[in-house]
Amino acid sequence: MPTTRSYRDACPIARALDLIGERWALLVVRELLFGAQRFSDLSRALPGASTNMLTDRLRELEAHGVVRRRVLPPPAACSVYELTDRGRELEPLLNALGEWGSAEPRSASSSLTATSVLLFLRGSARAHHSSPTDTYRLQLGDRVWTVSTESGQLEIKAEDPAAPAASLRTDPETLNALLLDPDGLDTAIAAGAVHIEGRLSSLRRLLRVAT
Amino acid sequence: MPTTRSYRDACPIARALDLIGERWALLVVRELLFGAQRFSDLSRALPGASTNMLTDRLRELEAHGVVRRRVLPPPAACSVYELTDRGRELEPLLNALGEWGSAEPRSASSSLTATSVLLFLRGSARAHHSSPTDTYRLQLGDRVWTVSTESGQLEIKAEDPAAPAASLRTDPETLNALLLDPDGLDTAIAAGAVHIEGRLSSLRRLLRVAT
DNA sequence: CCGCATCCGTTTCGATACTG
DNA sequence: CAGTATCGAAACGGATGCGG
Repeated sequence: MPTTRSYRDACPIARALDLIGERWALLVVRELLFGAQRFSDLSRALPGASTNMLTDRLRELEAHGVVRRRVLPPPAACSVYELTDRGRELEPLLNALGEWGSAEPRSASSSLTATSVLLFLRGSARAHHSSPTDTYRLQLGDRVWTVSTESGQLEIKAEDPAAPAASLRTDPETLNALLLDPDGLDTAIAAGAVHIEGRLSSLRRLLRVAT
Repeated sequence: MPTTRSYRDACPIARALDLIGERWALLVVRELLFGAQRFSDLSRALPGASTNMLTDRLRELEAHGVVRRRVLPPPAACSVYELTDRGRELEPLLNALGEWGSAEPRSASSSLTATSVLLFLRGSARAHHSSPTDTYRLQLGDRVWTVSTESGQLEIKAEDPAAPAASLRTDPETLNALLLDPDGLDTAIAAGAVHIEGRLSSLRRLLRVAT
C-alpha cells in the first residue's frame, strides 16, 4: 500500500520531500533519466528494492505527477514507466545530490550500477566538447543503450540503436575503469572483459570524453 | 538506535542518500543553515519529529560528518548542534529541492515554519541587490534571528543581535504574507499581528527585497 | 526546563513465495 | 513479465520517565 505520510510543513523543501523523499523514490527517478523502463528493468536495475516496494513507489510517483505509466501499442503490448516533464525537472536535483555524494568514500561492499556509470559518462562529456557526431551501441550486462555524440553533447537513451557506428559490450565496473583510464582498453579487450564491434578508433575517442 | 541501512550502490546519488536520505535528515540540516541550534530548538522547529527520532538523526549526521555537536563554554554550559563544512555544502542541494518543491501546491493542513520563510527571504534578496548595510532583530514566535543586509546580500543568523537598527516581531505566516505584499505592513501592525521597534522605514525596505 | 533513554503500538521495509 | 501475498525485521511516532 502506497505511503501517504507527510511532513505537514509548507516549506518547499518539505513539500518536495513529501513527494520524492521516500526510500528508493529518487533512485527510481535516476533509473528513468535515460528513458522509459519496464517494471522488470527497474527491478533488475535496483536489486536491493523489493518488488512490492517498487510497486508502491511507482504508484506514488505516478500519483504525484513525477512518473507516468504508458501501455505500448501492439505488437509490443507491454507497459513502461517514464518521467513526466515534472519528473525530468528533478535532474538538477539529482546532479546536486551526485556532486555532494561523490565526495563520500565508496564502500567496499557496494556495487556499481549501469545508470550510475552512464551518468558519470554524460556528466563528463558536458565539460569537454570535442566529439564528432556518432551513434554507439553500449551494452552493460544485459541492458542496452544508445549513446550519441553531437556538437559536444552526449545523449544516452535506454534503447537499441538502429545503425550504430560501433558497439561496446562490458560491465559497469570495467566501463568505469576505462573512463578513468582509457588506455586500458586494449588490455580489457584482450582479457575478454570488453567486446567490441565496429571502429575501434571511434570507441577510443568516446572513452576519452571523461579525461 | 541510529539507522544503518544502505543502498549498497556505488553511485554518488545513492551514496549521498545513504547519508542524508533518511526521514527528517534534510530538514534537520535545513534548520541548522542559519546557525547552531540546541536540541530543544530543533525539537520545537520540527514539531512533527519525535525526540528519539531527532536523537537518532543527529547521531547519524554527526557520524557522517555532516553535523557537529559542540559544548558551549561556561557560563552557557549547554550543547549545540551545528553544520560542519561538509554539511554546509548541502546548501545547493537544499536550494534545488526547494526550487522543485515550490512548484507543488501547498496543502491546507500544512503550517509554515520560521526557517522556511527565512530561506525565502534570503533567496529573494539574492536576486535583488538594493539594500544598504543594516542589522535587524527578527522574532518569529519565540525564536530570534539577526538579519543583516550588506552590499545586496542578506545574511541571517540564529542569534540575538547586539545593536539592531530596528526590530520586528511576528509569526511565520504574517511575515510570509508581508514578503509577498509589503504594503500590508501598516494594516498588520494595526491588527497587532506585527510589533516593531526602531525605524519603520528601514523595515519597510527590508520587506521589499522579495518583490 | 533540557537532553536524552525507554517503552510500545503502528507503519514501512525487505525478502521470499506465489499468481495471472 | 508484472506484479500481489505474506511475514519477520526495522524504522517511525508518540508518550512517559529520569538525571542534571
